[in-house]
Amino acid sequence: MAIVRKTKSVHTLLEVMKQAGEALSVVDLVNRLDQEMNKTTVYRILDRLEDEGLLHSFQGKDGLKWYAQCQGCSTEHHTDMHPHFQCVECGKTTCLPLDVTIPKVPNVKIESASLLLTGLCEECLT
Amino acid sequence: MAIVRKTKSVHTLLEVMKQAGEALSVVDLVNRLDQEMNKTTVYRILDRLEDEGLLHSFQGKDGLKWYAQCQGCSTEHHTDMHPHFQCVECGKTTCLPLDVTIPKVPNVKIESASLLLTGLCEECLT
DNA sequence: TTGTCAATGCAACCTAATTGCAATAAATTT
DNA sequence: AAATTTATTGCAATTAGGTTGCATTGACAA
Repeated sequence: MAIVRKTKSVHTLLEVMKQAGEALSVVDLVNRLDQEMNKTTVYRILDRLEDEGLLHSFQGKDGLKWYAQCQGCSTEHHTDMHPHFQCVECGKTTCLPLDVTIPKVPNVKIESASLLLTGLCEECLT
Repeated sequence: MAIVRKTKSVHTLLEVMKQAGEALSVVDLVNRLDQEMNKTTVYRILDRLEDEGLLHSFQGKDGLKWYAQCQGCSTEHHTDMHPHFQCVECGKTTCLPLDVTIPKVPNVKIESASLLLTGLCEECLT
């Protein structure tokens, strides 16, 4: 595998993810990092960090790609089996610290599962 | 609600879905129907048929929007709570006739859930 | 068969994402 | 420390999925 350098850009991007504390869409990230780096760079760093196992991605209901920081992921094993929740009102998207029960499907080999829950978050509910 | 006419185009599109017997991406549908109708029409008919409850849609792992025919759906209630399976090798995508256990999440109101399983289908496994 | 309104085609547009290539910066070697 | 290698970045251009405005067509009802 190619070497992945911890460049200044990588550090900046990870810092933004950490500050956010929740999942961010690529579009959001590109906007937030507009002053710091090119949009192409954002896409490429996200790719690399996912390969490395520092981030995981999933498709939002909006069709955008979302990224969140991994807890127990590695290059070999992505624990992206936890569900994500996306608020239809404010767009807030978070990882849910729950285990997904993957249904048994005959004759196929399941490699990954992604469960996206959508609805109203705590703030938008009131 | 607006009247939805069962036009020739609608009939053609539904026929293609039926022939396929599995989920189709919008891109695939647009290609298959290239001779019969405009791509805008495909998008609009899919929208309407989903409103009507004849089709349901979900996001593929590839970021594309996929459609499949509904079994027990209606305008009010979409039983899109069943999982979908997408083969990473050949792209074949199907509805799985299983119930998804939606995890309980405190303080939020879940409105929908989509579970996408990816892996190798029966043909690609061998 | 005529009038109304939904449905369609088409071109233009919007936006997410990717690519090619030159320039830069980080790591390695000498 | 200078030179060399190679990953990384910026930028412009491009691809691709999806949408919109508007004129035209087609389905249906009076």
